[in-house]
Amino acid sequence: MDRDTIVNEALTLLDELGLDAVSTRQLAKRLGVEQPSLYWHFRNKASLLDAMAEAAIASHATAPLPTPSDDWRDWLAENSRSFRRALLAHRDGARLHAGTTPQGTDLSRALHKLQFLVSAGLPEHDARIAMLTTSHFTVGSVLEQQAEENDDSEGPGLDRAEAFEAGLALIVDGVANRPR
Amino acid sequence: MDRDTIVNEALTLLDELGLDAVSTRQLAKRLGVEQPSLYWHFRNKASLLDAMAEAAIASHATAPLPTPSDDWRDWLAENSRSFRRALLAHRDGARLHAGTTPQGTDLSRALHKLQFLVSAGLPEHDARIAMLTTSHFTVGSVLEQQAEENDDSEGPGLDRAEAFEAGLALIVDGVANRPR
DNA sequence: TCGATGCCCCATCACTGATAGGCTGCCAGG
DNA sequence: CCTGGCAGCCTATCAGTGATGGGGCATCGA
Repeated sequence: MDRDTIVNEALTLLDELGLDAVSTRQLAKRLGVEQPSLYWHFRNKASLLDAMAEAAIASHATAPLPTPSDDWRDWLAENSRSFRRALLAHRDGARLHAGTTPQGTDLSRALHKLQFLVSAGLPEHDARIAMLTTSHFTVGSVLEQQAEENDDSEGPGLDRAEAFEAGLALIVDGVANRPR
Repeated sequence: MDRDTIVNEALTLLDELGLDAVSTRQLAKRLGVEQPSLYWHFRNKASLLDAMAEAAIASHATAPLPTPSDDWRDWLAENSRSFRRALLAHRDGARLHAGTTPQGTDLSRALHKLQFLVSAGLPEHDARIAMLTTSHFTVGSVLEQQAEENDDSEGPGLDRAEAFEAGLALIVDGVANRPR
């Protein structure tokens, strides 16, 4: 039993019962192990949640980086969609992501993406704002969607996917129309 | 001791120690009362948090509604700023807001705002997307800012206010440049 | 005066994350 | 081959959490 098996089991537990029900005891029972054993592999629960969050967005964090031939508008939109898919892939994925401090390993990736946008002709300031804005919008969007999914009271019959696409298009167009 | 005094004390406790430290016992001690007494005023802790969240954004929820003479671009931006200020007014304000199910009372306000944007010439679909997008962006933005404020490890020396303004301008411009 | 009800208390529950310290089996060094 | 160390799990226990049941006191209307 290593960290990966623990994280995987924790993620299925997350999907089945939700973030609030992810307790060290429930998780240990699933793994056929006593609760304190988890503390040999993880310093505390927060670090376990960090590992879960990292694994949850792995599909996005390992996606191919943009190449100079890519159209920056298409790539910026697709990058946000990839992020959104990763957050939606697990129940309470956005809350899980929001509650953790990101590991600085993907900082080089962020720099690469920024550099790509700059090479495509965007001022560096605009490029940074574009990355931040799409990211914040995506997190906020998924957060609200999953909050609505959790409580059974029916909200407005809103097409979340369509609303996300429309909002994303708004932002991308806003970047494109920036005076340059 | 009524609900308002409880909520007020809870909010100062929130500001001093953060959301995770807001426990019913700590709160009761502050109020010079035993812990179970709180359960006469609130059904459970979630409803207390709901009341806290509602009180926290009261300044935004009671702000004057737009009048037909307002410029819709200015109003849309100022509406987002008002929301952001309310979230920033308390520690973990964004997390508090995100973790609660909104009371439907301000639905009429939302409808009024939507109607205002439509009267200003926006297609209803665009108006709704504009409200959703700015709202999601604001929540995501403040959420990340307050997450960074909570852990002492210094992040990138980023001017959050400036980044918010720039992102907001991106969205508003995106709405304005929509084909109509 | 008396009963009802608003408001609070005490006692206690199940559960949570976390720590201290002990047992066991495997694996490398003599 | 033996033997010491340590990886990996265990038991026992802690303080703190949200929540419930039932008792008591005081105030207020009939």
